Amino acid sequence: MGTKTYDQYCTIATALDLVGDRWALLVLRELSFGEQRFTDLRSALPGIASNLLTDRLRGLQDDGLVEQVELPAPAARNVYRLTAAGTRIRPVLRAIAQFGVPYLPPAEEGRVRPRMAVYGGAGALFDPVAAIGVDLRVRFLLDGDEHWLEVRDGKLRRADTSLPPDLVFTGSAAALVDLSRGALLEDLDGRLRVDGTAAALELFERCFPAPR
Amino acid sequence: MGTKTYDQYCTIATALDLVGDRWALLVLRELSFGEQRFTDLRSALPGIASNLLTDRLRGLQDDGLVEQVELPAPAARNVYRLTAAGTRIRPVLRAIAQFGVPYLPPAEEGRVRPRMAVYGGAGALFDPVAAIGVDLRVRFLLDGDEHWLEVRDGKLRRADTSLPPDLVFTGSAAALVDLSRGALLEDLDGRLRVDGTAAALELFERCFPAPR
DNA sequence: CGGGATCCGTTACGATACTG
DNA sequence: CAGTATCGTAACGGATCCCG
Repeated sequence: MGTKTYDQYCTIATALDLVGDRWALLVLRELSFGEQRFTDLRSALPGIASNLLTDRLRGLQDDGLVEQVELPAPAARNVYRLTAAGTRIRPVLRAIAQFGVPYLPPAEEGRVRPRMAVYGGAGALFDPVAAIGVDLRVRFLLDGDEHWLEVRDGKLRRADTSLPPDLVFTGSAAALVDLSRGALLEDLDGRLRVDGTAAALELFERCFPAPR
Repeated sequence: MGTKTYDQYCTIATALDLVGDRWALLVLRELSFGEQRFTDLRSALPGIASNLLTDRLRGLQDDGLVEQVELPAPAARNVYRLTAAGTRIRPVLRAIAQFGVPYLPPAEEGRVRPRMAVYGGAGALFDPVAAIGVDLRVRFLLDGDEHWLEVRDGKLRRADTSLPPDLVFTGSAAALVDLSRGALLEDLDGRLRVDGTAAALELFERCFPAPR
């Protein structure tokens, strides 16, 4: 940790010694989407100073959560990615995102990144208990971006895209955020279209329960 | 938030604007155990400056996560406690604690607070999926302190202590931490005794799976 | 242009002292 | 007991510069 340790014998304090620094969890959020270059991270984290990004990446590397990989000759670029230990931060990110959903201001059309809407919005609402025995593949087509979620074995993952989806959401990322914040599909004025059986939609609403 | 907002349309960034400040999550951890006086918080958070504790409490109050209650005449003292919105931080605390368990240094006898061992150690390992249909009441007697956990309706709560427990752990808090970190009961050299049926112990190990 | 390192003003934090 | 006030220090934020 850059800043001082809490120096307290507590799992939470110890964890925060690793990931409690400013920007650290947002760096991990970005890396949880896959490997990223320094510049990718920088542009995904507007406002972070480059030296601070360096500091955080070093710290996370020292703690074994992140590793730097040098891609071979033709690419010849460095990328950062989560280590196996680093992927254990995912449940933390999901819990934090779920906590944050009600505090997100209303979505403005065009100013919502599709990835955020899928993973930080709908995906964060995932309820592992409701998902038991559920088998569901969802495709999102938001503002031209494509993302997939898959529920299987009680777990949430990014789906492999070779199989047909049970449900397809097509429309704007902002509309998906509104849905995740508790809006009703019929109130979205067609900003989001859903294709799939009524049963599949019901499963979705059960596995990703919106607040209220 | 005391420090600058991340100013990013993201559930995680928004949540961290509320609880991402240094000490904030540890303050919430303390309040998640029940209402606390200013001095209680101070002594539970060694190293925090009093003005900083004031700042954090104000910020959390402004965000509606914490409220200050003035107890009536005979007591005549102020206490802080979580609001209903504030209790939504619990899953975050549990996820962070679970992440931190493997990083906790080996427990030193006598230097582990029983409360931490129960809620930050064993309790943090709670698996809501494994807990479905389970009905289990556990009593901990650690270094003279008493705590209860109850699994019911797939949820984890602090048990009401009027009913008999299914399982009783008696011994040192350090031993319970070792158990949570993956040690085997038989390797604890009697520092922790378990009373209860084999079936109850098996349920416990299923609902609170230790790493590895 | 990607991938940083350096510099410097500003802010938040940490420690201690003090007050109702 | 429950904070407020003060002040030195460390971390952060923004810009610029450097190197392959």
